[in-house]
Amino acid sequence: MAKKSTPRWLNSREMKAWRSYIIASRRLLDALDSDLDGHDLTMADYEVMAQLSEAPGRRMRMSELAELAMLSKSRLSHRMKVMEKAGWVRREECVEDRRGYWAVMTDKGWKAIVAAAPSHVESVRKRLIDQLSVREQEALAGIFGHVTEELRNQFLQESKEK
Amino acid sequence: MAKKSTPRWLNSREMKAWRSYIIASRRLLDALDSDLDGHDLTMADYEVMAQLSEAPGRRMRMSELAELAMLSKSRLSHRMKVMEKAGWVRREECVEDRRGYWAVMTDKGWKAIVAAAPSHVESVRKRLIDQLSVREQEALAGIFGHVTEELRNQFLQESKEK
DNA sequence: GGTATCTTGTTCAACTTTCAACTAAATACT
DNA sequence: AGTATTTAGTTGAAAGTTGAACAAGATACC
Repeated sequence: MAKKSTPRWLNSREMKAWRSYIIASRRLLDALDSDLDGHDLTMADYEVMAQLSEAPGRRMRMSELAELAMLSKSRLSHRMKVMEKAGWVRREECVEDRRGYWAVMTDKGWKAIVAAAPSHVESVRKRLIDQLSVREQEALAGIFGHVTEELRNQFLQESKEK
Repeated sequence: MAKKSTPRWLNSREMKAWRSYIIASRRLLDALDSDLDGHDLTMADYEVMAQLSEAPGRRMRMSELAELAMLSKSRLSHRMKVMEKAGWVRREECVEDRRGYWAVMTDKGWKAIVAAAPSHVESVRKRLIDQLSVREQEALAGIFGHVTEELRNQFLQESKEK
């Protein structure tokens, strides 16, 4: 963010887009999180469990899981300790790379995520997806697909600059 | 979330909309937050300061500020303590309602937000707004305006049910 | 083989957020 | 007036998150 001459403030259309997005997102995430309350899960933990449940053998290396669930290694490590205590996952030493560990979903964990999934999906539908027309769903995917891609480019660019 | 028969899983278009949105949003918020690093602000604190800066006299009741910044009272209270220590705000007893307090932005706070704003806006532009066509901006505003409104309705509905 | 560098994953300490309990003032009720 | 309820805001403890430091194993390079 270099210091530029006069800042290009947002015009009213831009402001409306930004504010609508940011406000709705906060409220949406809050609602989804509280919909998950009954399953003793946060969105972040759900994401971890969902990713793990889809991995072959329901096991994944810690780093890869952190990457997919968009958590820092540190944060994943802490969450795993909690989820391990709850009996949902367990860690196994990795033979191929002895620095590493496998995060392995237990039966109990599988049952927990299978129990939570329908209500979570229903919640996502009710709060967001079912509110949108097909056109809007496509617009959403287009916009944010593009945003993600651009963020990645910017990240690469910014790394290079340093 | 009533227990329904078979869950209506997301089809691939719906899934793509949902995943794109959630992934981009996480990354976008992370990027915006780290763009603010240099100003010793998080997005949440920025939001508090921005709201306060727009209030008449740059002062606002704690509750109203919490509402606008979408923070719990408790959280705002804790953040205010930090920001007060930083000299950006101060709390004044409220004469009309002696339970209450005014959150008042100091000169130093005003300077801080004025200093941070241009780079934050530039960051929002670069990461999101400037990536979108006018049409997409309008779509975004439409979608999330609607989502917010619906969340509000759902909330009212759910309160009534209890 | 030896050494420098990178990667994996954990840990500790500082900080932030949540949740429930609490004080005190305002409002409503009878 | 007197009591019950609601509202404003804070507090403290527990839980969660961050970021830097670290140990130990893998890779790369000579």
